[in-house]
Amino acid sequence: MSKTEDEKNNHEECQKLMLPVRDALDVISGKWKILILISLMQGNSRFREIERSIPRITSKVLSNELKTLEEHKLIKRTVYDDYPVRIEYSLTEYASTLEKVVNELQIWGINHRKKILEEG
Amino acid sequence: MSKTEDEKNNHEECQKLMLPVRDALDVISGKWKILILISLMQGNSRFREIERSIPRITSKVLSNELKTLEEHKLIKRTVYDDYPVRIEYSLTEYASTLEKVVNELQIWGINHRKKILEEG
DNA sequence: GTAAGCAGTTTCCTAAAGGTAAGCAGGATG
DNA sequence: CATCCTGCTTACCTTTAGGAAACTGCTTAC
Repeated sequence: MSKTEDEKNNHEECQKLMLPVRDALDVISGKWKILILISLMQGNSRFREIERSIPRITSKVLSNELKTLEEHKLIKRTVYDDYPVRIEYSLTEYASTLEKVVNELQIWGINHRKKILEEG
Repeated sequence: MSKTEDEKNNHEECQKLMLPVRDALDVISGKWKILILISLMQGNSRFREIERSIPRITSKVLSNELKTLEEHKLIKRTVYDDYPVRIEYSLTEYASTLEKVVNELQIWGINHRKKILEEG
């Protein structure tokens, strides 16, 4: 096999691996989305509750992020017609497929912090 | 336990989970970093080779991302004093700790794409 | 001797993400 | 009746990421 053919094959293989990662990043990238999911995983469900559980997030950002997470079918917004109306956010079943990703990210983050502190 | 106390505990627990994720995101967030790591995992090592393997990346962006990946100890830049000088990038051992994260992201991305296509 | 490859850099620009601060409608609380 | 809570929205502004294009110095291949 020629060198250029070799490179072509390599690049095709690369693409095959990169495409899904791009798809995934489209959905969960950004400073806040995963943190919001974690908050929901921890049992928070009301807007202000979630807001308070995430340091330095603002209403505006939270509101926007919740909307796009809903569009991506990761969370559900439910309006309960109690008096007064109660609004609750919850994870969908689909969101549970993300648990492994979040978990691995957490584990890696913990070790990374350890590494940084060790080295100074 | 009072309700506010309960919330306080919940928030502390949240923080404990969110902090490492933030740390991780600091290192690997952005449109290109993981793709670059994948390219290296696939055996690419020269600047132009990596550049060609990642569709639509530009020299400038690649150059910057390689620098920050090096700062974070995920890759190594080696200058071989051949004639002409050859420069190679490679993954560090530390980078291998990220493999699980990348893998889970890939798996999730594949399923997500499937889901989207099914639903239209 | 000119074109092409290597490993980038430089400058300039745009778009998107995110932050600040304030406000609003409805209900509850003292 | 004043203030606080809820679940947001609005307008504005700053910062950052990222893209386009050109260019550099060096080397090799035709």
